[in-house]
Amino acid sequence: MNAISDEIKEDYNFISDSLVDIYDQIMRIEESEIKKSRFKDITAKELHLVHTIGLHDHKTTSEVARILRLSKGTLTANLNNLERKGYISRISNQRDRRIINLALTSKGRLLYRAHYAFHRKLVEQCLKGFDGSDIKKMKQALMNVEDFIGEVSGR
Amino acid sequence: MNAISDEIKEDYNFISDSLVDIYDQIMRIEESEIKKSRFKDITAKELHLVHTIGLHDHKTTSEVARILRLSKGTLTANLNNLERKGYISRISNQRDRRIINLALTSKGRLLYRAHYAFHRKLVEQCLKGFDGSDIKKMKQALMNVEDFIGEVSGR
DNA sequence: CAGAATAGTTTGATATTCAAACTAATATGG
DNA sequence: CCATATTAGTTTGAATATCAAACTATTCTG
Repeated sequence: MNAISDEIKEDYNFISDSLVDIYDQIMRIEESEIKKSRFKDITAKELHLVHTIGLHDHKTTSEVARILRLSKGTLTANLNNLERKGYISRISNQRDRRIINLALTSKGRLLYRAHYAFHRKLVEQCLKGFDGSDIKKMKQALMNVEDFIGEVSGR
Repeated sequence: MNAISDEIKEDYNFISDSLVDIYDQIMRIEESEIKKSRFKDITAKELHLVHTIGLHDHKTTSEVARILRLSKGTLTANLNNLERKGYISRISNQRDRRIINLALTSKGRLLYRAHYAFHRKLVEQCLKGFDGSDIKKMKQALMNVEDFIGEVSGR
């Protein structure tokens, strides 16, 4: 193995180590930042659930459970909490009365946007000083990861 | 706002959205991949703990609790589980007998390496087709994120 | 229309987490 | 050297989260 591939190997190790640790810290910071705001009663998991419910999708309970890989019972419990705290509302579906569609309340939408703004700030910091072609590379890297995830988890 | 910065804005949105979703999927895949191997009794959280304990560091219980931001009681419970399953061992410190140093058993080290190999595969897939300067950019982006995390969490 | 299938909730058991009390050992300072 | 404070880790009890299975209500299907 020559000097160049040794260097690449080291870079790979650096990137791999870095990734392993960063995510957990980001989750923690998301939660602590959100607790500094007016949304003190929200955990990282709930933030994630609010993000999944989304601004305007009106997804069903089952859809959200599938996306987050939670059992239906667990999701019901989580939704009860978020509803009690005033972040979401359940909308019963008139065309199929078995179905409950989920929506964010105005408070929930504020939380969603605050969370999104945090992520945008993170991305902006991450790509500070990058030009257009650098950013394309980053996109490519993320799409590669998505492909990898798709392959491993059987699409 | 002109066309170029609109495009950058879109790229930022893409990257931001992508990041929000990818991590959770990676955690899930890590766990499901590890469950396909001989290490069927390991959860993603335990994988994370094994990674933190590390191959040769012999960290103390308190150090690990601080790194993972777990209470000491929670960590004791987690360590009991991993010890029972044969992945870690507690080494009582002769110089200060209050201290317990943590080590992976040989089974634990095998798990560590399997997990690390998965991450390396992920990074290799992610950087497929990238040259040396692209990889430098990726490192820079990750260091920027680490800086951001440092700033927000007060170093 | 009867039975199968689906959406969501409830239930009961198990697991996770935390903070506080506790035990044992070491450090401190008078 | 001793009394006290501090530190490391465990135990305990309460709160919370999670799951699978049973259940209810509704819709689909043959």
